[in-house]
Amino acid sequence: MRIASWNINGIKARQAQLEAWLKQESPDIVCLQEIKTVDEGFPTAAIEALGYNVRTHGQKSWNGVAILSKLPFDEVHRGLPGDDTDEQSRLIEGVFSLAEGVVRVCCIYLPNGNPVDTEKFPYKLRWMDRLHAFVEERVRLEEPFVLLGDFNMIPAPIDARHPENWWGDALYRPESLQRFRALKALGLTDALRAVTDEVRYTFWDFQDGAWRKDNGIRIDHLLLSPLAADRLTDVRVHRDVRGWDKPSDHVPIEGLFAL
DNA sequence: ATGCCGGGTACGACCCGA
Repeated sequence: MRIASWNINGIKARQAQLEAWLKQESPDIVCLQEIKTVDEGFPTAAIEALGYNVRTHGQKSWNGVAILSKLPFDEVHRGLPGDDTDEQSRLIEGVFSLAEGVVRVCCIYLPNGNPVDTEKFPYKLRWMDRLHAFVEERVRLEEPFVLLGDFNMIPAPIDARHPENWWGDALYRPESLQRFRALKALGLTDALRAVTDEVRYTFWDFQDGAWRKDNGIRIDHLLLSPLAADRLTDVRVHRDVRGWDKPSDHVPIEGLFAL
């Protein structure tokens, strides 16, 4: 089973690239972030024609997440619990039946948090606190659970070409990193780091020739519960997609599982 | 070092992302 994540930075601008990538790779489940449209604006019929079931949690202009799956959805959950006033669409979860049980897949677009001297940073921290409580419940279920998406989080110096330039940024500063470590300490494994110690970036800025200079960061992640980590066989970062025509600034990352 | 790029909204220019 192949489970992927991709921040596509606008489905309207990226539909052709998404369809090309689905045809090329044919992953079983694909989590999308930043669809930047309401549910009605998502090209559901076109994606269904490629053999996927589609569930969206959209929003006008910004944010928005979706899950595409070759397997039927047993359950779908939209939104992160813990704040009824939060109107940003940043989490969607699906549950799927397998021959030997279930797999629970939770797609997130964690707030960026910059600039840190605005309300955006405390929103990021509160969102991470709510995510912690949510994941605590999920871990207690003792299922194969995959939490994946755009975490807007640089876990360690190796995960940035120029870490010194990022220190203090909302993606790489103590308050954010402490919460990311606490999340993993609930028993989740960073899938990429379970298979390699090498540099793997998932994002290159559009500006200043970041892709040409390989000035990247690793901020898209798969975190695995013990039963999911036990079945992990490989992680692939689809770096070449950043070189396509009209690319997103993020590339797809996928976990391969013996499930 | 921040908005140089790129998308969304809407059609001029601003908001947003990382």
